[in-house]
Amino acid sequence: MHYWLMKSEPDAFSIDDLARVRTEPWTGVRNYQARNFMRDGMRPGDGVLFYHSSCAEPGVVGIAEVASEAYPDPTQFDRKSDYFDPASTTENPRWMLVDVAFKRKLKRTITLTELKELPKLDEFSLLRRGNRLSVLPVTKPQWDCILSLETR
DNA sequence: GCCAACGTTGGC
DNA sequence: GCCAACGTTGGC
Repeated sequence: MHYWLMKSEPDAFSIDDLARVRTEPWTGVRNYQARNFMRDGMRPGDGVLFYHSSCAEPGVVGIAEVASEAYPDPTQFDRKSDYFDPASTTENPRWMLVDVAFKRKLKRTITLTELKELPKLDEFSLLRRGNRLSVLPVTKPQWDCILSLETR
C-alpha cells in the first residue's frame, strides 16, 4: 500500500464534488512525472490526500483512494477537450490516469501553513521549493504526521 | 545538445 | 494581479 497527494483547484473540482460523484477519472494531468506516478506507482486501494490548491485556504481537505489501475486518459483523444493532445494515439497513448474514489472529508482543512510548521515534513515534496507537481508520493510517516493534525 | 522564449503552476 | 520556479518547445 502506498500513499499519495493529489491537488485540485476547488473552483474546478473540490472535495465536495468528489463526495457527490463518489468516483472520478483524474483527467487532464499533462506532466510526465505526475503521469508516471499514476501509471507506475499507483495501485487500487492506495491512500490519497485530497489537496485544494490555488484558493483562499490551500491545504488537505479530505481522503480519497485510488480506485483503478492506470488507463489512457480519454480527453487526450477528444478534439473538443482542453486536454486534447494531437500527438497521442490510441495505439500509443501518452497520458494515463486512474479513478479516484471519495473516502471522507476531514473534520477541518489542514492548511499548507500548518504543514510548513512541522519539522517532520521538511522533506515532503509538496513543501519543497518550486514544487508544482499535481500528483506526488507521500510516505507513511508523512501521511500519519499530516492526519494527526486533524483533531489537534 | 544548447538555450532563449514561452506557458503554466500556485502561493501570496 | 504579481512573480518565482520550472517544464516544454523549437531554432540553431
